[in-house]
Amino acid sequence: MSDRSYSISELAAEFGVSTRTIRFYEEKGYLSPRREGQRRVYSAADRARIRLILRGKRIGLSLAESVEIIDLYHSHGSDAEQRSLLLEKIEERRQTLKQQQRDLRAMLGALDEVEALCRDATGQTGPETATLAGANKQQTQG
Amino acid sequence: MSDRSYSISELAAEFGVSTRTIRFYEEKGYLSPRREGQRRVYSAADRARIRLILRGKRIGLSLAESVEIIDLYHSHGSDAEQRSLLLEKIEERRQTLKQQQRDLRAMLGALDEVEALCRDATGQTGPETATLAGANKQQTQG
DNA sequence: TGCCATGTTTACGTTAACGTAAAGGTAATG
DNA sequence: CATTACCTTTACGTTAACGTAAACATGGCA
Repeated sequence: MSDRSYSISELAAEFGVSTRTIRFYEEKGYLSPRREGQRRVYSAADRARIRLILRGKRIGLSLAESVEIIDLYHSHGSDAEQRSLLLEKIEERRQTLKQQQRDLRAMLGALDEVEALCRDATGQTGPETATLAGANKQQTQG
Repeated sequence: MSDRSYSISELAAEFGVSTRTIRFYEEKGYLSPRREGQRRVYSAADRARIRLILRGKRIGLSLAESVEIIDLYHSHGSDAEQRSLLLEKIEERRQTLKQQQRDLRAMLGALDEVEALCRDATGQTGPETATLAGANKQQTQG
């Protein structure tokens, strides 16, 4: 509940993005900090919103998608019709997130395997133990 | 171990992408199917590679990143220097994947919460129960 | 008072990952 | 043999998500 406020470069530094990025989000309507004179001043809520947007980015959502989900948090004040539509969207989103979890687990498992193969290769010969694929060995890739 | 082969539209249909997409991957050097006359003919290995690329896409990797990882599977034939560099890359990638897992769990948990709030709202009044953020209630977003 | 850090707006540039359209080859089929 | 279905290449267009640069404002400090 700290209601201190933040400058743009402060937030940019905190989240490891450029100030341009933060202004861009505003340009697109995803953010609207208050102004003091012409300077932008960000509240704790603005800050939380940025954090959420970036979290969305990290799992491959577009900004629009992130914001859509984030706004689900605020929309539960409407009527029953609205609400069921919302539940629908939630379910839909949940499905793709679950798929991502599966993909992630597969990737991590695969990395573990490669690592094991790597570490075990303390003098081995066996090259043809490939677990996954064997197409397209290329070397130069401009 | 089925070594049947596939046409481009066959694979496109199977994976739910356009033929342009598959040709694009080849254009970029990520794929190189054999030819029969001028037609592209895809092997089971080509098919597996496409599957992996798309899996990478689903978790937010760029094509280049996906391919880099995929090629880790094939590279474990080299010397010790190569191998340790590879392990480094694996560890790096594992970190970002783990971060994604955390982000995903957070998102899913959040969706569960919203859903519960939604379902419980069978006549409630409480609006100020917000768990996450409260900034920027906007309505039109062109 | 002059400079410097930090901010602002405006606007054009860039990259990835395809979409889309045009113009044509080829094999089977009615 | 013309049509249809599927393929090909070439090439320009598009969108998202910023990068980059120019030109200007402003508060604080030596």
